[in-house]
Amino acid sequence: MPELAEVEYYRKQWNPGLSQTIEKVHLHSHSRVFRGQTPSDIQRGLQEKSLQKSFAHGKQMLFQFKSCTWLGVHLGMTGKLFTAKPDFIPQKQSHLVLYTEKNALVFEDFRHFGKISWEESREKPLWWTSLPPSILSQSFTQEKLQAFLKKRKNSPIKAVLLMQEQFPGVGNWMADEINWRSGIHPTTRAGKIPPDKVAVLYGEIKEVCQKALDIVGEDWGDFPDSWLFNHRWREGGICPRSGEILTREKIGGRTTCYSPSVQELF
DNA sequence: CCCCATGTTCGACA
DNA sequence: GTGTCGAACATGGG
Repeated sequence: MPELAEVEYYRKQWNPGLSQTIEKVHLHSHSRVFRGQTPSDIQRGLQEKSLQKSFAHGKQMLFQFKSCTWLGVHLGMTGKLFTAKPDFIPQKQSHLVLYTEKNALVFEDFRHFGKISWEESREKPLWWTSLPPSILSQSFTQEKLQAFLKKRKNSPIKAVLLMQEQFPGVGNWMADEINWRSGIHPTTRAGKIPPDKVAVLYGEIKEVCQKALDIVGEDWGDFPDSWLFNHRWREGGICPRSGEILTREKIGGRTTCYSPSVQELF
């Protein structure tokens, strides 16, 4: 379930390895997650390096090793990170395992949509520094949102919220949560949302990101039942606002859950 | 066999 | 060139 907050949670799962030296690197050398990079280069490149720090930005993660070594991780659809005991035996889906004296830092992904990238450089990699500004940063303004909705005026708002170039970290469930709270029907064309609703939308985008980070990013806590999140996953779920049955259908290429009586189509 | 899955990318088309 | 949409990617579950 790796969206913004889950990614932040997974980032921290390698914290037990901070300040420790990588003694051995296991990887599946033909795995798609390395995307054309040479696995043996990555293996050699991480050997004897010490994990210094990690960062999360949207759905991307960056791990910094001493010295001048960077490891990018994207979890795709089914990726996860965790720390295991040093005698951990890699499974079929364990594409990368970094062994220290005390731990095994594991990346697993059974569908192979995730991505690992390795780089040696003094500064952070270019792909990292050129990521779009965070939704929670000051440069994510209502004016920027308005301009983007205009640029994508003919796309359904559901599809627009999934665009990482503007909303880094927003994924399928967050987009539904945002539209539901904003009272906007997910098929509404982005350009048709009236200005007062854009203001509401802006507030809810930030609110959902912040709250999700507070609750899941910390320790994978549970959302309150007042969130759509707890009701959206199965057919027949009940909208906590209207008490009516939620609708589930494919919009913008993705399964979308919404509540027709509280979400207006503009 | 069918359809589904919390993501991204690429090709076709207007 | 730009914007939009659907298929493809790889795997497992129902």
